[in-house]
Amino acid sequence: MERSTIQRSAIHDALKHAGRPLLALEVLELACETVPRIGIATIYRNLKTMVDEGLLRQVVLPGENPRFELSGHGHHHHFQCKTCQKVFDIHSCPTDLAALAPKGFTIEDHDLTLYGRCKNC
Amino acid sequence: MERSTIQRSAIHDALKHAGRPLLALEVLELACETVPRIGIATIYRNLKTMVDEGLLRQVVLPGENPRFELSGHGHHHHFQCKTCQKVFDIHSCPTDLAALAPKGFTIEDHDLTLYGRCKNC
DNA sequence: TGGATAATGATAATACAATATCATTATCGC
DNA sequence: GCGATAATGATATTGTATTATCATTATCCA
Repeated sequence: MERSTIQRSAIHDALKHAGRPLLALEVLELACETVPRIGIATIYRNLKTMVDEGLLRQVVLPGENPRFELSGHGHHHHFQCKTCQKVFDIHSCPTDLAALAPKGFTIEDHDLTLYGRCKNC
Repeated sequence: MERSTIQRSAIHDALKHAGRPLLALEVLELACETVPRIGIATIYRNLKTMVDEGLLRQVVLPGENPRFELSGHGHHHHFQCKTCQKVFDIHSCPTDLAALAPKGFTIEDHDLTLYGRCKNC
């Protein structure tokens, strides 16, 4: 992945314009609008490369396939709409989570997923 | 699943004694101590039945296979040790999560996973 | 206790996301 | 523009958790 291709930039654009984490198949769908003949292997190949390069970040929610988002948004969490299943960023974060640790346990990190209804549903 | 078998109670006992959510393979391992010839199909069959009956609850952490725990512990969250990968219950819960919702979004539920080092690691 | 049949155990089959293959196409330094 | 070769697209293959199959075994009620 050293050459710049329209497929690669279509993938990047799809994620940029969506502004929310997308599944590989959602990326395929959006990228198809720019490159109709793009194949699913190209999607997976480029997503993997872009994650390795640090350009993308993988977002994994419980029981869901990985989603991908542009990195550089800092620490944040996610919201999944129970109606449309879409995932959105949440840029605030609860405090005092370290206090939840039982005696003898050390908390280094956390993952929070909120569920509910999004603005459009 | 209407008859009571030693396999079924071995599975129940494994979860009870572990006191933490177990993967199907962890249940197999523990149940083997009571019923050495127990098969993996029996584990899956019984876990599924017991979840349907409401006896067990499925615990799904991001990127992990489903774990199982006895139900009836009320609302709680989970902690995963980064060293031994074991999952433990956390019986406290952060408040004010509803306040994290962006305008137009409604929060109905949440999932919190804490990561760190457990007492034994 | 015996018999109907539910449950088990060994293993084959399934489901499905992700990766590998490979002929073809596109990129880019010269 | 040309040529070396990276990248693509179509599709086959893989990996792995879970489920189905089916002969055998165990349960439990009359």
